[in-house]
Amino acid sequence: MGVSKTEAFTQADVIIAKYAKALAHPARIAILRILLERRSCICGDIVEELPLSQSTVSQHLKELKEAGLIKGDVEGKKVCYCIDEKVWKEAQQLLQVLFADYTPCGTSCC
Amino acid sequence: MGVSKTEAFTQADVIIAKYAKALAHPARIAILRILLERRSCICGDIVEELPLSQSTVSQHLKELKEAGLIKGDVEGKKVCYCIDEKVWKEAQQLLQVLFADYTPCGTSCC
DNA sequence: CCTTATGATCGTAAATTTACGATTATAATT
DNA sequence: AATTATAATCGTAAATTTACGATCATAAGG
Repeated sequence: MGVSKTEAFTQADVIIAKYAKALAHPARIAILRILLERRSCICGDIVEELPLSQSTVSQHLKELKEAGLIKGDVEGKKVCYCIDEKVWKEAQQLLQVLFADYTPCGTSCC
Repeated sequence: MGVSKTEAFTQADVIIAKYAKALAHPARIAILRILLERRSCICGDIVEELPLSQSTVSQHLKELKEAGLIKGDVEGKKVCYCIDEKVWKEAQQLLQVLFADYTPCGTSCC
């Protein structure tokens, strides 16, 4: 996105934005849902479930992996992905806290 | 981001991705935090709080507004922004449900 | 009416994203 | 060893994002 001023923001904001970015595409949400459902950790069956090419799915998987939300294990010639519990819960917590920070204002504002 | 195949995914996934995308930049997280803190609905004070130009902040505000998370009221020559309670809570709910869907798998997977 | 302040919009440059086909690397199979 | 299947990576086109200065529109104040 051209010249993101990452260094100008708090670490917390950068991290939460990173997780949000990983979730910022319907294909990646769909991938995560598949991973959530088939807890048995599938791999390239994901490609068959989605209307995207193998390379595109691979790219989305890479982004999820780079954000830390998922991890992949090589099992023979297949690769098995699953959600990384620790990171998943951290993201959940950070977002939860952010959203919970809201308290409705009185009649004075919008 | 070049040719997003929005139509190929479920409505739910598109919506959740939309909210995530709104949160996918540290500057927008920072803006939301300001709005969460000063519940009194500030406007261009945001510009002074952030290390970004007025036009850039205005652009981020526009994106948050387009996602529905915030709304802006014109008050004289100033514009007053605040969080849209209804949308905020919807986003919170959708993300919460997604994250809560996780159940740790046994020893069989990664 | 003219000036000033506020904030949106325009135009632009640079980086990034999304998507795909083609290629490559690796492991399993024959 | 040759073939096959799986998935990563490369290369590329098109769209989008981020950031900024400059400009525009509007409302308040003089």
